[in-house]
Amino acid sequence: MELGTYLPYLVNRVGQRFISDITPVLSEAGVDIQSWRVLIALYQRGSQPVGALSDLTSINFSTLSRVLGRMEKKDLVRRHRGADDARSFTIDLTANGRNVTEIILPRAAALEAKAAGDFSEAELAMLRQLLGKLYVGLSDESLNRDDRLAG
Amino acid sequence: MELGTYLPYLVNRVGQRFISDITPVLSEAGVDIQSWRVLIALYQRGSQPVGALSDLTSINFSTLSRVLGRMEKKDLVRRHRGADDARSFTIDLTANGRNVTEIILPRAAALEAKAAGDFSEAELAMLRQLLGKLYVGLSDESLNRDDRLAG
DNA sequence: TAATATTATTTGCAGTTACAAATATCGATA
DNA sequence: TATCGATATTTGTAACTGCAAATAATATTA
Repeated sequence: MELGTYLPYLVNRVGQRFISDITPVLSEAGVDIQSWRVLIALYQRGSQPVGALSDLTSINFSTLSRVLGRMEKKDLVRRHRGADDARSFTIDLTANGRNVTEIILPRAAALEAKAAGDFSEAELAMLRQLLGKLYVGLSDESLNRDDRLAG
Repeated sequence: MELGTYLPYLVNRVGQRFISDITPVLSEAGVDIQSWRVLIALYQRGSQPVGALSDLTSINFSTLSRVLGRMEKKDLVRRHRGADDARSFTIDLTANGRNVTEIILPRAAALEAKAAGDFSEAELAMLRQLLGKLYVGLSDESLNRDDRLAG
């Protein structure tokens, strides 16, 4: 096995650079990387229960719970108990959360555009498709749940 | 911007799944994910000064310093001062570190193979190439250094 | 409808992380 | 060769993380 062909290595170092690039933008806006993930997820997909948000953001349950705690304190999100099932909480973006997201979004898009600068449209599409396929192929066993699917 | 096309999102969720998959294997061997990154880097590329290791693993300087501290305690690596330049430390794998790496390696390779199971050789090659290109295109400004390259 | 199992989320805790400041060493210069 | 700035790494500190256990609410069964 060679380091330069080892997929987890190739993927994670890119991910780390994305994080390094966006971090200063986020700190200006007073949010951390995890909060940012939650913000985009809610902004794009609308209100979500905590569990769905955990799937969507790849943030561990218990971590997410605390991330939401700090986001609530900053008036970025609001939790309210599910109407039908009071075990689950639904998370909404507040007006402030939406504003903050809209402030960061263009700068995030600009960073992505810069990162993708050397790529043709076809390459970009291919990269996205391959990453999507890779994601689906990877099990989601270990992030949180004790085998929701297990038989 | 759509979540499903946002590159940092696509990349980081895959990275997170890779981490989730390998974590149980690593805990069995008593190492954490950061230590594992250091182990493969040293195993593949030989002894390295801390700075080079930071670049190679995408682990922040100060974090890496403590990661090396715990690895040293577990007799996985050894630090020794550079012969010519006593500011830098060279990090070597110990015999034990090599053994542990060789125990984990086949299982890591198996997980990667499973992840890559749905891909043709051509797709895999393409994915690696695109990830490599993406990495190079991303700045390395923010991980640690105050603009080594700045003019 | 009381007891039990199941699902959703939070909390205790021990350990990890990153920023910024400190330390250690080197190289150049007066 | 003392001093000053640059480079390599470590440490202080405050905050974040994930596992496992705890809590809260629902569903099921007797």
